[in-house]
Amino acid sequence: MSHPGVEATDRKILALLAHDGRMSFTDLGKATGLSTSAVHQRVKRLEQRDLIQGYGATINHAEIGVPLAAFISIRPIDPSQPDDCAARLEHIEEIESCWSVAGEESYVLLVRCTSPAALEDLLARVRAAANVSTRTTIVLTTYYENRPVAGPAADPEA
Amino acid sequence: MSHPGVEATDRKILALLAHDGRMSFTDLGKATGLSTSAVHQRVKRLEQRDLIQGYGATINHAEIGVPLAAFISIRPIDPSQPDDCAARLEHIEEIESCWSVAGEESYVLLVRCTSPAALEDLLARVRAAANVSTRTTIVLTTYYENRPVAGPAADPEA
DNA sequence: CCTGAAACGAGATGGAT
DNA sequence: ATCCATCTCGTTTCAGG
Repeated sequence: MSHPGVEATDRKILALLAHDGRMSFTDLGKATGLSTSAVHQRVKRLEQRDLIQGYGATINHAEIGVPLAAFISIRPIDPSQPDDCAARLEHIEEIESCWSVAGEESYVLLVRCTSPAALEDLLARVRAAANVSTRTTIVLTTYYENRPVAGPAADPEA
Repeated sequence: MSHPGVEATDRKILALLAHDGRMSFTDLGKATGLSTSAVHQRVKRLEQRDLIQGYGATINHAEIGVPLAAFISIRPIDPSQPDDCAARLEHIEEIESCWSVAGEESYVLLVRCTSPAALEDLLARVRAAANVSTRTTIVLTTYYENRPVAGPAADPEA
């Protein structure tokens, strides 16, 4: 089997909502061949099961005054300290995403700010908050972001 | 000034929608102290101006069968070739985001797939499609992703 | 650019197949 | 689990300030 409890129709609904989070149940019904209330129930169920974690608007960062994006890769200065970087950095609002990774560094952050000067200030705050050294990679062009990625093809007997 | 043509009320609407893209105009009105139709107009305007670029559902990737996320940093093998990686990679569905960056590598991709074996296959396809060498950083834990990042504080005289 | 009312369409629920 | 009928509530448009 493909994946426990997620069959073809649900996958289709997920794909449609990933692409347009405001799509109406009526339209979802037309697209899936189900009635409005059938999709309604399925969507509510997907939300309850946490397969849909939320809905968001995609904002044009450049136009609202945060044109500068960067990756900050970090490694602890003192390896004997507890590795709780994510918690220590959570309050910093410029951090959009936080991942721990396998590789030369322990964490990668994606941050957004207004200017190089703001980035410099942000880096200082990151280093101070988590006691880490940083390596910064500035984003030049965002070709695309958060493109919906489909799961594996549904299988017949699901 | 803060930013041309984006004042306090619009910023608040953007923040609310970034956090909940399905919020109703009625509720947006209550939250901003405007009438339903006033927020309606403003949101439509924000969409037209491309400050709102779309709406999407946040999907639980682990649960739909793509538990493995990774960054692929790439550099061209032949620097004399045209630098059109983004276009050459666009058809690969596992790529969720594609940025060009300043630093040792030219591009960073965020990809999602089902398994290490699928990642290996994906890497081969990336290398073949764009004629590049790759460095892969596997994500261990996603602490958070796509947290709404606010723009600069609105200023008084906007 | 805002409000308020009026018409329309979609969301939500319960009962039946 | 889906469908249908129903009621409710949100959306959309428009006239007017």
